[in-house]
Formats: sequence, C-alpha cells, structure tokens
Amino acid sequence: MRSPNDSADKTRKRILATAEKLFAQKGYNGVSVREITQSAKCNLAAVNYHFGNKKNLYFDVFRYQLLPRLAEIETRFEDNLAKQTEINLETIIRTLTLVFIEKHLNNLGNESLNSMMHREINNPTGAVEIVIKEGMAPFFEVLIKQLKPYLPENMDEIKIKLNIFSMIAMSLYFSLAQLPVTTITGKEYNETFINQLTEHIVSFALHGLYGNSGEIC
Amino acid sequence: MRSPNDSADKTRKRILATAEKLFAQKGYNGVSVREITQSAKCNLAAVNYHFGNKKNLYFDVFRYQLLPRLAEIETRFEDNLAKQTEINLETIIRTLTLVFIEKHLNNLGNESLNSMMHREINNPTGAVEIVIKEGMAPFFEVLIKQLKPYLPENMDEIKIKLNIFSMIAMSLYFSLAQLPVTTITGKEYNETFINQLTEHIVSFALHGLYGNSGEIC
DNA sequence: GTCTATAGCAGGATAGAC
DNA sequence: GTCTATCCTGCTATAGAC
Repeated sequence: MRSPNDSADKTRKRILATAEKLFAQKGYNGVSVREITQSAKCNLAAVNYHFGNKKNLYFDVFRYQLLPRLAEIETRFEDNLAKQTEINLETIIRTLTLVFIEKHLNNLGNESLNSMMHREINNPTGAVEIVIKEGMAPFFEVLIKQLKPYLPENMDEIKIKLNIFSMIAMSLYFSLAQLPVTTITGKEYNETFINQLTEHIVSFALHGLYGNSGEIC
Repeated sequence: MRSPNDSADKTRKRILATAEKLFAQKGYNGVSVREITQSAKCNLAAVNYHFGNKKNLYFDVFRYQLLPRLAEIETRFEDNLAKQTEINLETIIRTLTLVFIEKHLNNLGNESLNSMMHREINNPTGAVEIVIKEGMAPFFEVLIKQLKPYLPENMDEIKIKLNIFSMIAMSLYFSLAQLPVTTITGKEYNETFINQLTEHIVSFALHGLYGNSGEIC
C-alpha cells in the first residue's frame, strides 16, 4: 500500500536526482527548469511546487544529494580500510585514492559530487559551504585520526591538512581533467591507465607526504 | 595620429579584455552580451559586429587572450629559471610553482586563465583544446627538457608527464580552492600562508617526484 | 564603425482548473 | 499534488539610420 505522500515524494526525489545529474553536467546557468522537469518526466510547475524556485532546488541538491554522497565516500573509505590485512601509510593513501578514483570504473555517483564542488569552487553561491562544513570537515577529522599514528610526531595539524589537500588535489585533477591528460600523454582512460594513475598518485603522495616531514631520505 | 582602424581595434580589444574577466568570473552562461558591452562601455551590437556572435567571442578570448597568457607564463618560467644561481630539481620545481602561485600576490591575470581552464574542464566546449594543444603541449616539452637531466634515467616520458600534472594539480587546487582550504585550515590567504603553501607544494613535489623514480629512500 | 530599435525566442514563475 | 495556460522579463541577433 502507498501512503498518500508516496507519489509526491517520488516526484520530489526524481527531480532531485535529475537536477543533480544535469547541474553537474552543465552548471546552474546551463540548465533550465524546463529541461529538468522534462528529463524527470514531471510537470514544469513541480519544481516550484516542491522547491519554491530554481535556486532552492540547487541548494537542496547539495543538502540532500551531495552531502549524503560525501558521507558514503567517508564510510566506504573506513570500510575498505578495515578490510586491509595490514594498515600502514601506504594502505591508507591507497584506500583514500581508490575511493576518489573508483567512479571511473563503476558509476557510484561521485562524479557529480566532484564536478559540482569543482564548479562551486569557481563561483561560490553559498551552496558549497554546506558541503565543506558538514561533509569535508568531519572527513578530514577521520583522515587525520587515521594518518597521525603513522606520521612523524613533529608534523603539526596544518601540515597534515595540507598533505591531505594535496592528495585530494591530485585525485580530483586526474579524475576531472581527462581531456588535457589524454591529449598530452596520448593515453585513453582505460583500466590499465587508470591503474597506472592510481599507482602514480599513491607513490607520489607517499613520498611527498613522508619526505615532507623533514626526515630527509 | 590615429590610423583609421585604431578606434575599432580599441573597442575590439576592450571587449576581449572585459569578456575574459567576466567569463572567468561567471562562466559562459552566467554572462550576457549586454553585461559585456556595458562593462566594456560600448554598444550592444559591437559584439556581433566584431565577433559575429557570443560563442565566437568566447572562442576568441581563448585564442587571443588566454593563449598569449600561457605563453607569458612559459616565458616567465624560463626567465626566472635562468636567473637562478644554481639549477637543480628543487629550483626548477620552486620556479614552476611560483609562476603558478604568484597571481595571488600581484595581479598578472593568470587567474582568468586558470579559472577558465578549470571551467572548461567541467564542460568542454571545444575552446580548451586550442589552449591544450597550442599552449600546454609546448610548455610540457620545455618542462620535460628542463627536468630530464635531473631525473633518474629509468623514468619514462609518461611518468614524467604524470609528475608534472601532479605538480600543476596541487598549484591549481591551492590557488582556486581557497574556500575549502581556508575553512578547514582556518588560515587566510595572506603572504605568510601563501609562502607556507608554496614551500609545502615544493617539498611535497620534490619528494613525490624523486621518490617516485623507484629510488627508495 | 557605431548606434537605436526591435524582432523573435527562451527563461522563471504563477494562477487557477482539476 | 498535478497540470495547462500564460505573464513577463531578459536574452541573442539583426535591420537599418547615421
């Protein structure tokens, strides 16, 4: 049996999911409400009914779609790390890199999270701040807690954070900037190359991070 | 004395410069031709007269504004490197990082190059390809030539390229993603912090790059 | 080459029937 | 809650005077 709100809820969710996909692909100004409602197979007025206006729909995509997605990534990172037979700096970095990179092998939806954060970084509308404060910040806490035992004691929190940002920067760049990478290396993003990229990031980050501590090789 | 085309040329250039700034800030769909012409203090019809249509203006911004800007960066990199008393891996990396980071200290206009490349990476319109092929590719050749003597012989070209991309990824991220970095570290982008960032990138890259060669510490 | 005026269209939003 | 019809604004692009 369906509750009275079932259908409404479904329309609402369909709009959110469709909007996420389209906003990620084309940006806020690149998508019209008409396109969203047509793609979500509902009426034009539905967006205004459920979300008030277009801007609010955009914000709700961050709140109800992207924030949970970031939480999923965090969970997946912790789960995958727990599965490792041995935990050390390398396995932590590899696990982190894999959760950021894996969207290219299976469609887990990280793509829109990365893409929309990437867009927002260029012209913030206020929507990212939700994700940064409620999503990224706690993720950083988890990462710092995991990394700290394996890092030199003299590395302060700011330095650890800069190191984490650097790893994320590489993963994001190689995920999003496929066009320049493919054009300049001549390599397509197939499984072999993605593995090579992952190993590169892990190795670069591992040495970068450890060397960075002041303990010169 | 002014040549007959002087005024037209000036209008054209004013439009190009204004369009670069606005497209970088708000993206293609975020800016109207009206806004550009008003900001460039010329008539609405001037864009169509000089560039045919809006899309073509956007392409010409890449061709005539961004491409020369990338060439400038390349020149500045080579000039600054030539000024070093000693050239080694560290000085090359530091010089490269500085040319990418320095836009935050003085306004050299790199900002719009980074910003627009960043935007295009998300939804390519065909305009980036010009910059990649005619700007980035030759820059990579220069970088490879400079780096090669200081790298282990067993590092192939693909690996060198991935290493260069990783350095660029970090510089771009710390330049563009100021909001998350500031929110999470609690540090404002003042001169002290920018210096810390630069040193972090140089150190991370130096160890990442060298460690990456297989010569384990 | 520069400008005004305007055609022609697409966008967000809403009113009101069902 | 859903839909159609419609308002109104703002956009690109062009025609044609100067």
